[in-house]
Amino acid sequence: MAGIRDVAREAHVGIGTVSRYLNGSGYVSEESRNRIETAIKTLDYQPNELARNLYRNRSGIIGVIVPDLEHPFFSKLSKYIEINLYERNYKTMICNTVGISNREKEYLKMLERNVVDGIIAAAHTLHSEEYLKINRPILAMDKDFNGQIPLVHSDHKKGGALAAEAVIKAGCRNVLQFTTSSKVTTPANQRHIVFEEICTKHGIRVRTVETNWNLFSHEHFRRYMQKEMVKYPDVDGIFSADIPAIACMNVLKQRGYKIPQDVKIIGYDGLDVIYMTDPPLTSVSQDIEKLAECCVDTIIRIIEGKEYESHQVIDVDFVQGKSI
Amino acid sequence: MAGIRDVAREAHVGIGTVSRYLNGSGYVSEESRNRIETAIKTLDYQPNELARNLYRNRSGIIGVIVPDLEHPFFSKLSKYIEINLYERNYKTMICNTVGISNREKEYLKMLERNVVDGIIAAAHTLHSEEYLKINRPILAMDKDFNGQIPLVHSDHKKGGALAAEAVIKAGCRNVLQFTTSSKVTTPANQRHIVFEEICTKHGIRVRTVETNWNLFSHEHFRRYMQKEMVKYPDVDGIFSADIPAIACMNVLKQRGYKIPQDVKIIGYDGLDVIYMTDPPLTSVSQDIEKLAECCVDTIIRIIEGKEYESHQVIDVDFVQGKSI
DNA sequence: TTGAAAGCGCTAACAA
DNA sequence: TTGTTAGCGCTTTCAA
Repeated sequence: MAGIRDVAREAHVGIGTVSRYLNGSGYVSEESRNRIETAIKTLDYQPNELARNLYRNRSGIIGVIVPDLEHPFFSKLSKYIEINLYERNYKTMICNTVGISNREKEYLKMLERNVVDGIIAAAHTLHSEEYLKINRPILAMDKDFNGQIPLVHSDHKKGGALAAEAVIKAGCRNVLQFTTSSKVTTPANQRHIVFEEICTKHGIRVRTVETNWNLFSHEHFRRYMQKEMVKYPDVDGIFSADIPAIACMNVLKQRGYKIPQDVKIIGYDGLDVIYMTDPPLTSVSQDIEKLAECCVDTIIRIIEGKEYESHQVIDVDFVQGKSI
Repeated sequence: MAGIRDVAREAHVGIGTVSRYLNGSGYVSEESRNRIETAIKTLDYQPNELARNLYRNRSGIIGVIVPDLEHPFFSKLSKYIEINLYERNYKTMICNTVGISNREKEYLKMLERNVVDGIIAAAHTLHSEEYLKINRPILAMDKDFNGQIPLVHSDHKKGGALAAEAVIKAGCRNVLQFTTSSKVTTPANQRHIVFEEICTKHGIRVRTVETNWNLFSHEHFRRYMQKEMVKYPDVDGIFSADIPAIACMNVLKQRGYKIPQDVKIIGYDGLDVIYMTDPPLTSVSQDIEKLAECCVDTIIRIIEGKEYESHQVIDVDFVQGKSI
């Protein structure tokens, strides 16, 4: 591995000059410039980022913490975060917490150890305090730290309202919604609060099944729905995230229900899979690309000391399928 | 940010002693040990990995290059690669090439710049030479560099044979298979060669549609299939990767075909989505978890200078759905 | 068992 | 316009 001093020797200049050339800082004569260029080519020199990082005290890497990269929501989010970070000259380090709070904790520690310059946290099995005691760039997606950590999320209130509207229009009288644990203070739960509120106002009976989903495999959801749906043979409407909604649809169809004639289903997230089912799933779609862009822009602002919005809400959209 | 010299001062010992304590290298007296421990706690000291990396000339990061993180195959692969790397004390840097060879090239350069210690390359839009001229740890998934770069892939020959067997058993006479561009030298194409070979031997007509898929959205596949399937109204069997197979299934159903009565479909990959369709898709399943484990184990062996297998093949499995 | 010192490869300040 | 030098924060000799 050729180093900067090899280049300097080869080009018959000082290392300072090479460094200045490399970084475009300060003067380098035409003469030196040419000699350095040829030296770099002949030696196939590549600057060692490890050394640069130490001096600059930054790694140029952003950590992205997600619960499960296999879940289509998070894989799409990660994809667009990576694309946006790349365009801004940052690299992406990924962490799947897979429900293990200790992994989340260890990745937070990467911040203090200068492995990453900032973290976009979209997984939250860990206690809030662990986040709050770290005084470095962190951005939270879909988790409210009482305003103490900048927050980005979809307009889940509108999302809940859109779902309620669809259920009302479809004439449902007796609906079931599946929520994640209400113990977690995520803005994502607001959709279910708003949904219930509006439905109830319209005389629709809403029952809520609170779940504790750490696993995201279809198999898991399917088994869960198989057990759960026998308890509610009389429902005529379902509201839930896309993946469990699809599991639910399949279980219902297996049990002889017609969708949407007997039971209407509305999903949430607007993932690609909603087009693959029969009937295609109607869903409230989150704008994942925009969420990613917003997360990236904000974390970089924080890192670079620019001003930023501490609470940003991204619009959601209604995607008409045929399940409601 | 407290540094090692702060700890040394606080504990009234030399920097060397603190370092020895931190790394468990060399002697540290009980006395010093205790003083250092309290000093670390009071100062909340965290070693700066940037400095360690420079000295050790390693980053502890492995780059993972995939074409599209949003594709369920690659998101699942990435997930398990990250999990395996984490267990081996490595971190994961992700790159989506999204079909842009320049991105792939830039990530390769990270290797030479010491940003990453090794690369697991599962995307191959870039020219082979770019890979071959880099003399650092690289592992290829599903791309044959003439044996010059260690290779991991599924047993695609067996996969093709399993698919052929299913098609024969089901009594198809006239099948269509969708392949990726045959210009790319990926072992994954072997399944189609074997499939055609066996089918032909059994008197089944096989037509092959060569595609150039860089995009992976369902929408894209659906439009593609809509255009393509009108050309082959007489086929009674389809063999293709899961995602296009599902798009195909939906297009066929829309055009009034019954699956599997009129047309039988067999997918490839065994992704979670095969359980979400109606009928559930029969598929040849790749063992993604094992692929990930194998990739991780091998790249680490290469990095650490241990011996390794330069060509590893992972078994595939037949998953019976109801589409054939 | 320890502390002082050299150096990992680079950047930037400084004197020339 | 340039080369020399002093760090960046750590690890590891090496002499005490």
